[in-house]
Amino acid sequence: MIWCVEDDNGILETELYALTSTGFEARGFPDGACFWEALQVQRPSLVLLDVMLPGTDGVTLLRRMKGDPALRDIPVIMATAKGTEYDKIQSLDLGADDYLVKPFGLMEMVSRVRAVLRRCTGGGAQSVLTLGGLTLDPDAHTVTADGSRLELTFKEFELLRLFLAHPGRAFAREELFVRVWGDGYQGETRTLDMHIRTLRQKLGQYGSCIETVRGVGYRLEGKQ
Amino acid sequence: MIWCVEDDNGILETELYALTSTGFEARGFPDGACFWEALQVQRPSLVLLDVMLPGTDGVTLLRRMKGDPALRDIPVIMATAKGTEYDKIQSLDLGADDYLVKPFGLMEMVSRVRAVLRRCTGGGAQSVLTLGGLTLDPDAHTVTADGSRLELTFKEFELLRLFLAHPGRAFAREELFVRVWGDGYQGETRTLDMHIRTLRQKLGQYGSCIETVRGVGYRLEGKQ
DNA sequence: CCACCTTTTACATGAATTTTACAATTCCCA
DNA sequence: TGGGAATTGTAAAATTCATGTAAAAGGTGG
Repeated sequence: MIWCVEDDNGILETELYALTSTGFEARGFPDGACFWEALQVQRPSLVLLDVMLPGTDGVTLLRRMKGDPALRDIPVIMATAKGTEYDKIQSLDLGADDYLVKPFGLMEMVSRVRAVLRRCTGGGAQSVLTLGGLTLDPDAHTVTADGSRLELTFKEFELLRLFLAHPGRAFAREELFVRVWGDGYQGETRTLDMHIRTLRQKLGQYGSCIETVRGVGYRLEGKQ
Repeated sequence: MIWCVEDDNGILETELYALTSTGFEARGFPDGACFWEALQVQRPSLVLLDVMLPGTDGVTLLRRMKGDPALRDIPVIMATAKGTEYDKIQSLDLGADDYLVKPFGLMEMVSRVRAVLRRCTGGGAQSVLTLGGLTLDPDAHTVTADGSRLELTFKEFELLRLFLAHPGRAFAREELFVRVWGDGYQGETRTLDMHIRTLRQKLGQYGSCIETVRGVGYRLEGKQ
């Protein structure tokens, strides 16, 4: 469970969206007060903490967390628009595990969350994704079909990871570009189709699980 | 997190550099006052404490720490230029875990830090890591392939230690930098590739166990 | 000052990705 | 139902990019 503390509601929604859609559970807080309150009854596995907050600021919250033995070992990633060297040093000195400078890309944010979780929770903590005889291991970065290893390229792997994280859900082409490529819609080109094609081929009998949703995008069929 | 208390800024920087570059988190303090203040909100896993300090001296700080039940079990290494037998005896009597005489080599310092941490956290010796005919002994700092000793450099050793500790897992380049170099992303340079290359060469037949995960980083293949 | 470890620089290589062009399919409406 | 438009599939070519490699430069410790 990832907790995001961020006063800008638009940014908060975006963060939560990015996290939930990549397989994390996530919960948002608009200010330090309600975050701190929730912290008394529940323990997140990581906190994404904005420095600039109404009321109690992020650095103060971080200091409080690191001063509390019960909360000290919860990993924290600080986020700020300021990006001054001082903030960074101060936060890292106080025990933050990483630091993001706004505006940050969602892909970067998610991968840093992954990295910090890996570092802190003693190693591979990501869950293996499966569908029928298909298995995707995010830690080992491997895919197997009925036990035999498949050699996927980076984009193919990311596409499959996304599909397997949400079986049955249809992803718009635009959305796939945002999620896998990190940037917006790539003009009129067959790039995406190309990767879907090679992915289908490499998946063999499971290739047909990736269905075309005409006019929309693609979907991984849930049953097998 | 290692804390260094040292009034000479040049020495302090050097110590911090040596520690961070070998994978430790480190933070420095120029005098006893700010060190003591920080100690009220955060707990280091080890303190490297200079005896000669402006204001409160190191031996007094050590006595205070050992007198506080909340701080008593934090390991302390004392450092001094004096090197008199009296200081040494006094510090060890007061509960210091080790003692360094200036000028000390950085490698010696780091290895003593490691040794004390090993002794204090968890106590016993570290376990030997193996994969097939490969053997890495963290305590002896040796590597053997099919019984014959390999001469690895520091970075090579740290890389191999990380791989052997998590066989099969893919490490992102960024992560390898954080965990072996101690700092974040190293610009566009071939440093990491270089060390992987020499490591592969020295590992001989086992060199091919280190697989390239294109677009991600490297992975030690688990089976042999 | 020497030896060795590490990093940098420059370039080679080959894989991954994207583009281009065209074929095939689906959909819509006459 | 059939033809045209829109959409997607396919194949090869082109390009981009990540990694491998080698030699040289830079540092560090003895």
